[in-house]
Amino acid sequence: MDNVFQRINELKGIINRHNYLYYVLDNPSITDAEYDEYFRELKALETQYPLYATPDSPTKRVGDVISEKFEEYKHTTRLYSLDNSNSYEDLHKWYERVQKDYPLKKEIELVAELKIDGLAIALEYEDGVLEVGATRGNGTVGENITANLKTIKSIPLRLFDTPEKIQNISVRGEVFMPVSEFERLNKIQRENNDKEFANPRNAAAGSLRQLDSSIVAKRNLSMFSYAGIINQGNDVKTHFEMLELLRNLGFKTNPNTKLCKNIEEVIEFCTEWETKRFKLGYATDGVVVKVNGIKMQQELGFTARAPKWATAFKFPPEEVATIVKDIELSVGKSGAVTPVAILEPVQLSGSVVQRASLYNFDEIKRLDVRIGDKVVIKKAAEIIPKVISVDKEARSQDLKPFEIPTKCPACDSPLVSIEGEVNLYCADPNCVSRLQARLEFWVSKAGMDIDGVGESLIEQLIDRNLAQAPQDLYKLTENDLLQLDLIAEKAASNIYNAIQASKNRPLNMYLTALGIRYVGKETAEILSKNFTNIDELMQADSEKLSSIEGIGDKIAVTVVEFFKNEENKKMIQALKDVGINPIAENVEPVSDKLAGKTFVLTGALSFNRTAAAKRIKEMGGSVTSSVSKSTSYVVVGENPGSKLDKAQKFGIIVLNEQEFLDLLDEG
DNA sequence: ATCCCTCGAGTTCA
DNA sequence: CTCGAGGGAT
Repeated sequence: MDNVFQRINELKGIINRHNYLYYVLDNPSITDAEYDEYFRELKALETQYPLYATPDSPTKRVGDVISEKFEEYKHTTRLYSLDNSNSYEDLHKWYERVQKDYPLKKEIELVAELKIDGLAIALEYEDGVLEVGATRGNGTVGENITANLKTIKSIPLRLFDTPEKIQNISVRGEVFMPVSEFERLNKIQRENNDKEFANPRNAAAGSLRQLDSSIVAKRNLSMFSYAGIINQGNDVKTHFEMLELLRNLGFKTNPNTKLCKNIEEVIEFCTEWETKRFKLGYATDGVVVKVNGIKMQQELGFTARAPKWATAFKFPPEEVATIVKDIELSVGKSGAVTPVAILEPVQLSGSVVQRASLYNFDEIKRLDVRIGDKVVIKKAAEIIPKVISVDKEARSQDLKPFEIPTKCPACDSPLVSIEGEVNLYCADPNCVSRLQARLEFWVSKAGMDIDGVGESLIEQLIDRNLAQAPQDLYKLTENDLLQLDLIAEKAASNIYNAIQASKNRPLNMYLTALGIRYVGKETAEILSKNFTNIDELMQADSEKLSSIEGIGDKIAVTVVEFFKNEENKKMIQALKDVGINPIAENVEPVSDKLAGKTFVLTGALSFNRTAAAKRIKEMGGSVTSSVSKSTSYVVVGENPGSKLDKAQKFGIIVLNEQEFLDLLDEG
């Protein structure tokens, strides 16, 4: 028996060593066949003597765990996010802030490392063995995905023995999918008629979320480690030394890391990698800059959401050139006609872009975009594609200026312009496109919030003459729904129930859903605070309406006109006939703790936004969508966008989730 | 008349 | 997210 034990340990050692050479150092020393032979022998022995099959054995990497779901995992130390620097100027400012704390130092040593576009992971080692691996989650609580992480061969299951004898450590790293692996995976997805992944990051995220770890094992993910936290005494004095320690423990760290004397050297590094990064076999989206000295890091400390001793420089947004194949016109619920550029599909900042709004015809004129033009596009805040310029030199002679349409693309009715407005409108209130948009808005979250009904279902309902107006939705039977494409029994009954349930929505949602011009979510809420039901509102004249704070002449007149219109009156009666006659349900303030305070919520929050907004209102505060000087607090979740930048610019109080919850609790 | 803050409407893609 | 437009303060 002892011989078996010895051989098992020997094999584990051999396999771990070759794993390390192959996956961490990219420098294999034996053939795959030889490796497989060792692996098979170990597996066979472990099957025969299960007592010797320990959790740190390399055979455990193949992934044989199938979970129901992932358990929550509370991190031992919080994973902070990083403040962003979007320009070299921002980097200088950050450096100056750090320098201010050290007036005696001329220069402060920094470490610049590539920011890998993957998923942040926390690993816990006890007595040298990987015990837990978890996703970042909201930084405090993540998901325990240990079984999946064990399949990643650049993550050691057992730490190497080091002179420092460090065997208890928390390690942070970024799990990513190499581009070659991403392409291989998508090829397989294509062949199996499965959905392809948009980018390596999504593929890595999708892989780590697999409940069957044997699937993860086949995905060949990798990880760069970038931080280690040791509680017991140690003499690691700098971040750079910590990276070296991580390597000595068997972790893979990114080789493109530079120790810099000052911020200028960091900027050099950023400039160098802005173009070189595309030659790497993995995706990067910036450079992380850290103060090197660990004692200095501790002295500098943290703001609410991020360390003061680090910042993430983001590479400037990608811009690409493409061809305008066509300019389509869409008609919204108000009848406004919006031109949309149909583009030759191009990869841009992590997704394939094929459309971009041109906003209105003035914009087309300003840019002088023509069908066939070569244009440069970028993503506004990494999300919405936008045409920024037209390459007029590349334009061939025969391209004609885009002609402003005179007829509605959907129903051929004449287009009219409204005095003082930029938009053109379809003159026919019953235009099919408008009807489609109106019904889509009715079922949307802002409207009556009907789950399971969307664009394609509404299109079918209109096509088959099953619905021309909102009230028709409520007359649909489960049988009607079963006639439609892609709707089976279960779905039909869910949709039927969702529609029926929406009959009891409060007045503000109903008023929003009606789609009265200028009356959106906010204005509807103001109205529902002043009128208890629709009849009361219909009796109000424009003087009465415009006397309400937040309602001016224009809105007042539009509302009165809407309710004077015969068709609208019929619709409201018809809705009453199917049982919809909402009453105002207003959030009554339970305290005035937040009276006069305005909040902006941004980023991905771990709690429900609607519920948070309700709580704020209950306490007398209000929630708005954009940051201005008059905003009191900006509540920041994960991956905040430009709103955080704006808040910092205006010097507005930024709260993280916890501080926000504390503030609510005080009331 | 003009500025600033909000809101509404339309849009993209995973 | 962006743009245009309404509301209210100045």
